[in-house]
Amino acid sequence: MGKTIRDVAALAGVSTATVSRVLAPETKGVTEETRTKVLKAAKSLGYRTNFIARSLKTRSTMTVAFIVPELANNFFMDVAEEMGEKLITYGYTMLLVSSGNSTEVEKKRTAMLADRGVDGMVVIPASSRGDHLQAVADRGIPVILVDRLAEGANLDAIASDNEKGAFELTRALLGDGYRRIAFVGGDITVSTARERLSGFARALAEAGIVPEPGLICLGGMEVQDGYDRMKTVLENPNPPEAMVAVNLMVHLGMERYLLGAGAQAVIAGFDTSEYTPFLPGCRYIAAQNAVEMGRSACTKIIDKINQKKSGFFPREKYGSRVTRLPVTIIRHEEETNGTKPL
Amino acid sequence: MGKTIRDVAALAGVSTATVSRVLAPETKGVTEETRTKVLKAAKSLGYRTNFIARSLKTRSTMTVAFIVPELANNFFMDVAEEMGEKLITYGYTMLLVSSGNSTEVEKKRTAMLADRGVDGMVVIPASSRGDHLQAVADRGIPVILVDRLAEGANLDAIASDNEKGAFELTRALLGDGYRRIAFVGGDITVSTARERLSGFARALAEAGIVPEPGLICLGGMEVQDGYDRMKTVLENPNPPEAMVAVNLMVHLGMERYLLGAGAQAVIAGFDTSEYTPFLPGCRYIAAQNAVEMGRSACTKIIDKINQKKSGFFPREKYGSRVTRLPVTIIRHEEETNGTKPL
DNA sequence: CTGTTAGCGCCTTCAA
DNA sequence: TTGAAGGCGCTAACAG
Repeated sequence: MGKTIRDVAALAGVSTATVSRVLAPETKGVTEETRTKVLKAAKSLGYRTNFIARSLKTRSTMTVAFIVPELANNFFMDVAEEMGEKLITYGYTMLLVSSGNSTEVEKKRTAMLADRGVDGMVVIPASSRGDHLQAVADRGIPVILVDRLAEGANLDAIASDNEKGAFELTRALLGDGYRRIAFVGGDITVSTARERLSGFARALAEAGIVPEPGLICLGGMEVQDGYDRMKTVLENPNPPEAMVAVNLMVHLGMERYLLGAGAQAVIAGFDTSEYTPFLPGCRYIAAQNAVEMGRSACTKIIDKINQKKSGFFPREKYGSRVTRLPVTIIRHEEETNGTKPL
Repeated sequence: MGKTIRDVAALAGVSTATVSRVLAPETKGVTEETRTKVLKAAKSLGYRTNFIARSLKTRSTMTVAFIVPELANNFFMDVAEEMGEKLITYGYTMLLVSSGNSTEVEKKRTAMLADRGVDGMVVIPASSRGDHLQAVADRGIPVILVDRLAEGANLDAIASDNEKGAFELTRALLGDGYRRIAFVGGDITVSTARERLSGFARALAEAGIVPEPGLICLGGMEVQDGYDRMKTVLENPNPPEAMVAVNLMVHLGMERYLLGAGAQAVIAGFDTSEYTPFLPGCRYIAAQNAVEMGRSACTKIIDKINQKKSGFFPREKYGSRVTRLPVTIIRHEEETNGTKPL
């Protein structure tokens, strides 16, 4: 079937070792003459190096897996696109895998990815449960968390400053004169939801406002959840003047409900996208920096992989470091007033 | 480091061959007794089979690559999510890779994926150029096209009935009384763009309308392109009464421009998403069936892989078959009138 | 600088 | 049913 290194060696009149040296990622210790000779032979045969065989020997597949809760999520995909691009520059290929928002699935996929020999894993956990991720790390595979944190795992992480984002969002609404503000959506098993709720509460506290229990409408992170929560909120005999949505999906669901009900609301939410300008209720957005997140996830995992390959093992026990990325608060009008066309 | 089959064999007191038999995807020719003995030994050692080694021997990695033009595209990701899910049920893992809308990148990535030994490839081509895909197929790797077709490649494909979709969309607008209809956006090197333009033209012709050259505003498939085209269209001294957008990205860009300009328009476009209900100009949508596309892409590539593995080679020369999936025309109101909440 | 020689971990005839 | 033995294609000492 495919040509092997032996075929090339035979044609070039050298040993397989020499061919291997020439074809290695960094050629060295080979005469320019034999180098070109080998290269010519390889080309004329249409030789392609077999990465499976190489991996078996080198114990490195030059791949990094990125596990996300779902694919149809613009924020995650923006992170992925950037990370994949950057990984390539290091010679790595990114494997993008979905956990379908299930920790069980996540456990299976990560284990299988480990079996397949990925050099490292970057994961956005489906929930805060992270023992299975620690298990992967215990197999000697570098793992880092992105966007969300997880418990039971002593892993480095990169996440937005969610607490501050929600705090600023809420403060902005307070600044506009709204006092009765609701917090809508949020799966309490997901760290971002907890952090955002916490920032929300802090802003209210700072303003001397005691949050009404009826205005904390937790539950879910998906479009359907936002839709359902919104319904509940509006059925409240004394509805809020404004609300903070836990994330873009919930925000979308809320707006969908409002659209169908012909109602209006003032909403502050997370994440921009091409279509947030069209959301009628959207007043403020806390924009996360997906590109920066992808970028730093890449460098961090590459670092870990390199230090593992070079046999350097820091005493893993002094805790995990989480890097916080700043978020930017945007007024909705700024997105659409023509001063910022696209 | 990791335990090997030898460790298990030693502990279980059998040969490596026996262990291999037990651990193979389908165990057979092994006593139930030795089977459990081996399994117990494997478990107690925390043995994990090394897929790299297995692949080198079996010449199968049990992976299928899915190459898409971009990740941040809901339609593509919906297809991906379904396909990935279904592939798992066959024991395959999907590798999702972006070509960044570049045929050059696509060429590199597909070649590299082939080197990495994927068992098959499903690709949404970045453009109509497909020789590099044929090259991959010529290496003996099953390749199929999805959503878009490509030239220079004799590959099976699965795509929506774009011509008919655009035809119906245009007819719907005509039915509403609009006569001067524009076609906006469309990279002519992309098959879907050509097919949709063709359906558009057919509908006009059938209505006895000669399309004005100024109303065919081709160019690009991205948000920015839609934005720019819309600007051009509105600067026309005699602007159209309605328009057909080549795809959702362009549609979005058009609406963004309208929003900034404070203008209105009647638009028919492709693809639904959670946010199409919020697009003010949106009148009709031709909805593609992403789930069905992912599903059939999966079965088709699995078929090809299986027939390759079983050594069955049909005379590849009798052309490629393209399967057309029907699209559904939806009136915008139906999405938001409350009868169809979510 | 180049060649020889062992495997990496697993599968798979071929015998027993 | 089980074991022995020989690779899959490549890399990495170790010699020369």
